[in-house]
Amino acid sequence: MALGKDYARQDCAVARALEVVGERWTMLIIRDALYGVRRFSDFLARLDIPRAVLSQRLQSLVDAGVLEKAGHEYAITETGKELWPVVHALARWGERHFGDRAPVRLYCHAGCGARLAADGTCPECARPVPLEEVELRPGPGAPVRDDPVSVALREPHRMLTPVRT
Amino acid sequence: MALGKDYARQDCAVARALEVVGERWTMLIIRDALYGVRRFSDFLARLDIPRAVLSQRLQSLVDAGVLEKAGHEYAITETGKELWPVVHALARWGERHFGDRAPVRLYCHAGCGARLAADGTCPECARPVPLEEVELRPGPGAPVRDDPVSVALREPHRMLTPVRT
DNA sequence: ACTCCAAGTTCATTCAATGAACCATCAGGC
DNA sequence: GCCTGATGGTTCATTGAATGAACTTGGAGT
Repeated sequence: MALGKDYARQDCAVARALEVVGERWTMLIIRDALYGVRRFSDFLARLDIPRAVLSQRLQSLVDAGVLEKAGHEYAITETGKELWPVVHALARWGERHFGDRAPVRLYCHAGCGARLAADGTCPECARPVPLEEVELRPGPGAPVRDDPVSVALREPHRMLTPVRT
Repeated sequence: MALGKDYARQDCAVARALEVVGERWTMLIIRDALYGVRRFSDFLARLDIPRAVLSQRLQSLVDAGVLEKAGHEYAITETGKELWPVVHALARWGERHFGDRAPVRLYCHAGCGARLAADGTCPECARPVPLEEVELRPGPGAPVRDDPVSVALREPHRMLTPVRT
C-alpha cells in the first residue's frame, strides 16, 4: 500500500490512529469538519483536492465513525471531535516552528476572548476549553485564499457551527 | 506530489505542520525517536519500512530540524520533542476508539508511577509532566513484535534515553 | 418532462512506495 | 597489508495510489 493505512505489523495505538487519519489530506478534512465545513463542494473548494480522493477519504472517515453522513452533509461525530487536541497541537507546533509570517488563524475562548494556550486551556479562565466554546478568528497574517468557504471563515466563527456559503 | 509534503495552497499552520510530519511513516519515526531509538538499523527493525523510504524520511526530518544527525545516530531536537503532545494525543485517541485489545504501552509519570491523563498531566501530581519524566511501560495487551528494539522496550524505559540493543 | 446543479465515478497519466539487490565505509582479526 | 562482517546507505524495476479532466448520476425546482 503506497501511502496508505496499512501499518499492520505495528503494535501501537499511534499506528492504529494513523491508519484512520494518517493518509494524505485526511487531517485537513478533519480540520475543516471541526470548523463546520459539511458539504462535498465546500471541502473541494477549500482543499484543492481531486474529487476522487475527497470522495474516498470521506467514505473512509464515515466507515471509521469519524464523520456521519446525512443527506449530502458530512458532520463530525463525537469520535471526530476528540481529534481536536491533535489538530490544535499540530497547529501550534506548525505555527511556532514553521510559521514564516504571523498566524493566519487564532483559536480563542468564546467566553472571554482570550487566545487558547498551547495545551488547549484558556489562560484567563485557567481551565480547559471545550470544543464548543472555541471560536475561530482571523489572525494578523492575512490569508490569501478566496474560495467562498475561506471567505466566510474570515469572520469570527464558532467551532462546529455549519459554515454558510 | 502523490502523498507528499505539498499542501502549497493551504494557508494554515496545520498544513504547514503536515508538510513536515504528515507523510507516511514520518510520525512513527518520530514516535520511536521520542522513545530513544537512534540508529538506522533500529528504526528499520521496528518499522518494517523500506530502507530507501527510511533514508529519505530521516533526511527530511534532519533538514526540517526535527532530528539531528551525529555520526551514525539520529537524535531528536527540541523542535522534535515538542511533537510529544501530538503523538500522545494520537495514541490516546487511537487507543480509545480503535484499541481492540488492552493498551500495548502505557505512558506513566516516572516520579509517582501514575498513568498520564489524556491531556498529558499526571492525575496524582495534578500538573503537566515534562517529557523527560515520562516513562514507557508495557501494557496488559502483550505486544507481538520480536525485533531487538521492541524487546528492549518491554522493560520500563525513560523517554528520550537511548534504547540499547 | 426539462433544466440545473451538487455529488460522485471513470480513466489515462504521473509519481511515490516497495522490496530486492547492490555498493560504501569502517573495525577487527590475521 | 588484506580479508570479513556489520552498518548504513543507494539503485532500480515494479506496483499502486494521487492527480485532474471528462463524464455520469440523482435530486430539486418549474
